[in-house]
Amino acid sequence: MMDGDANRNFITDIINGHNESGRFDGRVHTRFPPEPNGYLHIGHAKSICLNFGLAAQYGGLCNLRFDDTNPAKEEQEYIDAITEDVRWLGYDWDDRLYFASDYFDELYEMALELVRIGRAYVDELSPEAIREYRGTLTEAGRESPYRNRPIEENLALFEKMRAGGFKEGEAVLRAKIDMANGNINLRDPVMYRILDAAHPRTGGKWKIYPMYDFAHGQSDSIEGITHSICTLEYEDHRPLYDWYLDNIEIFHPQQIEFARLNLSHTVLSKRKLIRLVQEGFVSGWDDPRMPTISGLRRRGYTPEAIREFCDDIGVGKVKGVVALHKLEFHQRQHLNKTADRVMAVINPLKVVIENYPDDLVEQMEAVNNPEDESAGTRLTPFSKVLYIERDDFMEAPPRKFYRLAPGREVRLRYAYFITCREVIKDENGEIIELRCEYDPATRGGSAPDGRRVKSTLHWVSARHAIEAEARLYDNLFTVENPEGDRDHDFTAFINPDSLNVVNPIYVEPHLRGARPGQRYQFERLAYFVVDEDSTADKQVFNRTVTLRDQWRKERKKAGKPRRKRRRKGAASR
RNA sequence: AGGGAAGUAGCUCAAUCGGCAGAGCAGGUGCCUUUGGAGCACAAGGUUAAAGGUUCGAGUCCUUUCUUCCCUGCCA
Repeated sequence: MMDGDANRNFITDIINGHNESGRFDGRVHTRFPPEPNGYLHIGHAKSICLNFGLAAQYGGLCNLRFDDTNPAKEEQEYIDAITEDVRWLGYDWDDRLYFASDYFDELYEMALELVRIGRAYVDELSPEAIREYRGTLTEAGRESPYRNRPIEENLALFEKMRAGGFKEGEAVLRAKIDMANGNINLRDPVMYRILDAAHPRTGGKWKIYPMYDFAHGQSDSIEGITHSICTLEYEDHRPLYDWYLDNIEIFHPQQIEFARLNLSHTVLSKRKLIRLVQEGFVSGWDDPRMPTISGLRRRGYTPEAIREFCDDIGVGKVKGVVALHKLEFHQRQHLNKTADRVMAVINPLKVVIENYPDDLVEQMEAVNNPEDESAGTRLTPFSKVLYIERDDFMEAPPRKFYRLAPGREVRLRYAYFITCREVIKDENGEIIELRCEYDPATRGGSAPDGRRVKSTLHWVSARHAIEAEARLYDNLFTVENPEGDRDHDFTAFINPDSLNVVNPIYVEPHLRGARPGQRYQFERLAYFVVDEDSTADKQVFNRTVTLRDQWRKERKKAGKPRRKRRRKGAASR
């Protein structure tokens, strides 16, 4: 992953160019600049990995800076959550935690300087009038009648703004650039506006607050940022970013724009995520179905997998949609190497081993993680009455169904070969129990005579199993692009089966005492994480991601989709 | 009187100075297996948005066209 060319992209090309020309003396210093007005999501992870990754790649630094210039929207709660999320993703900013609000004094001085040199003025046009004067995409704007007042008057008025002499909306400070410019950001952009709101950090000290454009570049400059990486929608802002820095005459970082992440089967805009929470489609920002960092964390996703994903999707200027499959792929890849295996039955079918002694209990040795020898082994109890997965038995098996069927022999993992002798049904014809026969010579799972079986089933001992709750999560949306339909709101595509609670499921006793956050593979089913809702009496397991399921594909190919009835509460998918 | 940007395999990205268009994922086929997982092998997938030009040679340079996206907050 770290070998030379792997991390090459258009941004490293730019950085390499700077290093050759000596523009930043070989320095690389980036920053991740969230606004504390919401929770971080997987799209932010891309930016975090990019900024911190680039710094690491070049032996540079990356700051965490909160862009807190709009107290009307920002809260301490978000600052805390964002800080936690970035740290959880595995990144460290040492002592370089900054806030744009740290620079309010300096920013004010810079604004004053622009007023003094005649490049900024106080405008008393109403917000509506300013909009009207700005012109349109195809027509030039007109100059404000206040545009050419004397410098001394602007100085006095700006002071009056600072001192609270104006109400919200009565006056703004504007840069004097070009009302006819094709780039609307250059038509005398607002630098400062009056906001009557308490700031989480500066309290009531300020009545005026800098706009993003006036704060961001200068904050970058103050921190010595060399490469200010942002998303594509800021391309039109770069000329303004440059204008402020050039006219204030301070250190000039390079703004670089990349395409933000779009993920299939989900939404990533803050506005839409808020609606999912507020309208009750999910339980909160950390609902395991949410694409937020906190949601992914609770779902069982690992920082390593998210970082690998970000590394894999790369960075460019082309807007595209990344398949959710890709995130899942990386998650399986990481959990496959690290998660302990355990046996759990989600949709139980009772199996009685007729020729097994009634009271005998044998402890079977099971491998915790075949990918990691150091994970060791455990003992798991075997007895006469077991549960297997209902899906692992078919009375009339189709071709390529290798699992248990009448008269067929299969292996119970780490235990014995068993053969199904009898199928017991209730009055409705529903299968309620299987009577089987085991071969004592096959203890541990292999036959001395060398005979083989085509499949291996997971199981739990009915007497010893712990009852737990499973929350089976699936995509929140049923379509790739929930926002792509003109006639329907994105909420119309919410997957009604995105959460399927199964209670109880049966897990092997080894799981007793597993703590929230611990991850396991339920063999042949999926990866699960212990949820924070777990109690001493009942553990809750969130399904992170299923295992790939070849049999499901076979079924699909055979054109025999499973019936709705059987799906309910079923283990697969 | 509009400005800015992007088009390479289904998806995400490569392709050095202009020199045989590649990889990962997905999908396909097969092998193997005490997870039908993991793993392995193989095949397939392309008029590089289009047209024209320069050149021995163009994804790359030039011209034109087409398509898509962003921009008219006192949000970021």
